[in-house]
Amino acid sequence: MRFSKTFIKTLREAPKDETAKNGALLTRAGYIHKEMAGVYDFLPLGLKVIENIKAIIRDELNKLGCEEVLMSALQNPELWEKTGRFSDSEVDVWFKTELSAGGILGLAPTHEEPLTNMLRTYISSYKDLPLYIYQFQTKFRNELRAKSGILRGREFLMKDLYSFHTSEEDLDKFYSEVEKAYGRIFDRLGIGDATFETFASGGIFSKYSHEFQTLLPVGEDTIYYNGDKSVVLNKEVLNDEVLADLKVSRDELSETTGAEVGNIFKLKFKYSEPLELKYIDDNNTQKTVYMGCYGIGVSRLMGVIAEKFADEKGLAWPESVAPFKYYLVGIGEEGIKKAEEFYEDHSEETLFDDRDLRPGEKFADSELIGIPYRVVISSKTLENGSAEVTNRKTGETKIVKLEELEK
RNA sequence: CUGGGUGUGGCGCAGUUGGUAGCGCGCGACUUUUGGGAAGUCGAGGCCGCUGGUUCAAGUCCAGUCACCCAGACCA
Repeated sequence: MRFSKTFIKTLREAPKDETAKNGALLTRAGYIHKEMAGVYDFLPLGLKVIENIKAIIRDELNKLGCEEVLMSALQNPELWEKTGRFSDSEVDVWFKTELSAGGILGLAPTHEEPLTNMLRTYISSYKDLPLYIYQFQTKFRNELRAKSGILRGREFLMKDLYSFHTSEEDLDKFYSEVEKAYGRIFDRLGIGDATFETFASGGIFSKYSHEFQTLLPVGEDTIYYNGDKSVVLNKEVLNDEVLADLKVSRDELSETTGAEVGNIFKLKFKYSEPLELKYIDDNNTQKTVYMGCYGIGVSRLMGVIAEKFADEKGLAWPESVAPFKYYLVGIGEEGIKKAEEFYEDHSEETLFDDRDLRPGEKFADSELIGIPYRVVISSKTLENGSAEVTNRKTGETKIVKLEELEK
């Protein structure tokens, strides 16, 4: 991408209404644009980050045999009334709207009901199971208070996966496969070291659910962990019974804050029973399908990663999610000419700052935007056919032969 | 929803005791600059969140309303 051709413009100062670090930096660097409280647009750079995150998740889920779909956002109340979840007292985050022909619709805050219902058309035998179905979709939740930049929005991107099984053992088995896949996903996103599987409230059908919490000062959840972080739990389940279950004492736990980036949940019959998702087993007996659900907050992850790696100069993306690998700057007539050539060969992975600006300004923007490597080509570096490559995170600079820079 | 705060060019801000708006950044043109956010000159751009009221006169006063931020509560 050529900087001169994009409509993006960086800002020296964040808008006054962006106080959260992630929102302020992502706005200043031109990744997102705010529409209203908790509602954001993703600009070209931001969309690339989102797509990179999705690609990693997609890769890991596909390896488990999951199938991707895209379901509707508009929801039929009748369906949700079957589980009691259209009621505002039951689910208080609904956005509801009206059909001009009469009648009410909801904007989906999640998708257990429609997917479970849809599968009644396709599941009839034990031979149809198991199934693992996921999507990346915009969710709508009418939060009382949106806050923290893109960490808690009213409209946000989420990956939601649902699994369907003939037995609890099969559900358990898949659940643990997802646990491992989530670990790989967060590793690949660069936040593996700071992300912990956390015991959280499991509702009525299972004792616990698991959250994936990334340690972050602005995180909204209070979590407790033991010395080696082998036991991490959400404050909501901190009680004597749970401590006994997990074989830890209150004294050995420390408190910190985390941002929930994922949540996995054994639903069992919670939705399949009221929605009557059944199959015939090999004894010709009708049985109810076991279910699990597994979420990852995609847009929230972008905010978490942004916030996690930011420093006083700006963003500093891990290479796996960065919108580009190289931030290219040519200095002087000769340097600019050579930079043009380099860009021709590396246009996919390069943000070429070809604007008519002084180098200092480009350097500042390269740091704000947080591309992993800044490549500077000038008459000085060209003396031995090289470029100066600066690592955004470490600040280290190396002189590298142009042809050695990988795509 | 409760409490606190804020709405003035694209962004950040100032605007004294009411007299129809000003600064920095950014933007356009020209000149000089060109490895860490350059300098000069000229210039474009706002009816001051919205509605109503008081007044000869409202960005400034009053009432209402909307939006946004922070804390809390809430978070299927």
